[in-house]
Amino acid sequence: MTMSRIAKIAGVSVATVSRALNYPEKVRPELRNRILEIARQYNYVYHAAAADLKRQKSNAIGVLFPTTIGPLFAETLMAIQEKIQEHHMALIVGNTMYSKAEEARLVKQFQERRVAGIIFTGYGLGQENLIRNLMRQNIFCVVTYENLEDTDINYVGFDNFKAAYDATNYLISLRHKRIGLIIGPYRKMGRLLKRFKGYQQALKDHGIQFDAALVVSTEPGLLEGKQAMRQLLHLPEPPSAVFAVSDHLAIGALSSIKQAGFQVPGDISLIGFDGVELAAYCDPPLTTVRVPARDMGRLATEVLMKSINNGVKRAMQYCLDADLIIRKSCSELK
Amino acid sequence: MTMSRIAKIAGVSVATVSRALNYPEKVRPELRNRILEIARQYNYVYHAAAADLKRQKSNAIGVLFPTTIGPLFAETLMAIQEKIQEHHMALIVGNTMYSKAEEARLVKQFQERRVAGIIFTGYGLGQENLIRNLMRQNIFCVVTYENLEDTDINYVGFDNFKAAYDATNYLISLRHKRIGLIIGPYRKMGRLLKRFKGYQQALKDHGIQFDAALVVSTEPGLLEGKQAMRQLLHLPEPPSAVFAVSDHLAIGALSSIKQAGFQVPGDISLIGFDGVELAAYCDPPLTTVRVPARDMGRLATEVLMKSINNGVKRAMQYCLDADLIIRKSCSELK
DNA sequence: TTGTAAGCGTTATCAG
DNA sequence: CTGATAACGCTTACAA
Repeated sequence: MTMSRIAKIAGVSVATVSRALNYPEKVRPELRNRILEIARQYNYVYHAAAADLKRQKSNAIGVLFPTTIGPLFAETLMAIQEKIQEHHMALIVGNTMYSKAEEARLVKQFQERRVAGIIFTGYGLGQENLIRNLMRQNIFCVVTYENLEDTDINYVGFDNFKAAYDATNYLISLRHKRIGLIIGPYRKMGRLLKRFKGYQQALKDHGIQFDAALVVSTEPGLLEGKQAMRQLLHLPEPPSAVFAVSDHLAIGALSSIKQAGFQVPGDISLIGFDGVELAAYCDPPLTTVRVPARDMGRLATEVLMKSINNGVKRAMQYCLDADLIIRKSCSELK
Repeated sequence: MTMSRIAKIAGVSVATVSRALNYPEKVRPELRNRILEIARQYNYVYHAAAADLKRQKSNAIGVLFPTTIGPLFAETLMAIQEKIQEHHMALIVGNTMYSKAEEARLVKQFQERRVAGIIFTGYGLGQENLIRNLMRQNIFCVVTYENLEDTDINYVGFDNFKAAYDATNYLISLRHKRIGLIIGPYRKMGRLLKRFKGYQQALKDHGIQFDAALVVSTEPGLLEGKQAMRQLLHLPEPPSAVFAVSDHLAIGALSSIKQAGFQVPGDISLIGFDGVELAAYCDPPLTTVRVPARDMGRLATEVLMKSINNGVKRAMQYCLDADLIIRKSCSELK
């Protein structure tokens, strides 16, 4: 069933049918209802591709994630979804699996579908140019989880440096001096690099010598956290506190510590990062840094919608707060 | 940039450009390369909507989830993604938030985009007719996480009844008789209902009287698991073992048990459901039922692709295994 | 191997 | 308030 068939049945023109469907107020109520009724009867389904073609844009927006496994990104995705559905738009997602090639493929797919905008989540290093290119093609972009230096790109992030600084600082305030760091592949990811630097800076500001042996960089994941912790435990002089830069890593580390027969926080203090709900249910409940995953998703979507509706304006940039949530996995060094 | 502009520049017809892009072998190599080169130079981007319109179908497929929060669905989604990307198709996702209205909206959106197929994940009760309708409109469907009675609908599920039966049975084999059940809203969800029945049947088969006081139905979630367990703990005669029908529920329950000063499995045996990686990192590591989340995603996508490519055939139905993973959270009743 | 030409179902402009 | 009509960018018989 198409508009023109409906038009024929109703004895009106396609234009009128289109209007009845899209701008109800532009059609005489009686006629409008008759058209709508016929559409319903014949199970008419709007053909989005045809409209997109004519209008030269779609109402779909694309979202790029490294992966949606892991509660953080998943929460952000849900928030995006909700907002997008409010705006009656469609969502195309892609998981890049942290691969540049995959990302390129997905961006191309988005372009082919003429998405109105793209949200980059958990964005890699050095893709500003990709984004500028997209913007030049009238595809609006927002990046989340990062706060960029660039002043021309929309972002909704949080201060990764400060968040890591605060966490490390907290450990230091508890008199810890040998503080281990378990972190993802920070050389490849801007936000991880910033966290790494936050850790270093906190050490420096308190006159603690940075010790490369205390940092282990690994893939994210429970098992990896466990292995990393084991490595730390086997050091000649193991740390008295560990900052695991994701709750998953921390949970893995926790199991490793327990398995080795140590207590948390009695023997080793442990702090996570992300603030997933689960952290509160660990034994002991995990002190962590709460990343505003949901808020970022919401805000990023709003920013995107505004860009789309207002056309090119100057970039909107938001840096949200990431708060330290103190629970029971850290204690003062005796 | 469009095909016809490229055609003009290359001094050929649109048809040739289209062929050069879509069926490279149908164009003389030299000419093809010239066209491709021009396309690249001018940054040509294929217009998927136009093609969809002409072809009367799109290469997008839709996936419906209740929510992607929670590692299980997220894993299935990732598996689907991977497969879909292999087939160079696009993925449109929707979270129904367990709402019929949202689901209807999303299905409509999928139809408007003329998706080639839809994967229903974590499907609610009584939607067979919705699916049959879709099938009548040439939209192929697969449902996952369920094994349907209907013989005309594709599904890739696992035996929810048997999985729950086995878990309960295991507890019984450990001499438990008062076995609590913490379960989601099973009255609304087919697969939960089946698990509930599996639990009941196992009891019955061993001559254990079903006691409604021992089952608490709740929303899924950590907090809910905790509260449900508290409720069970306050029973005049609390259970000696608890079957929590999701690992999240189980982890919540675990924290509740510990908080009340009891030991797992010493005082209370606990078994989860889902088999998320995390369960292995609990203290104690959680015995659970492993749901083949990833395999279901993969297979469901393959089934869908086959349906799409082969046109209407008879339904493909797969029932995968859900295995009991025995770890340390259950012990024999003393 | 390549070209011609007719649409696909909408939207939007312009006229009535 | 309504109608006629020309695109939008692509695919695909069919013809050359």
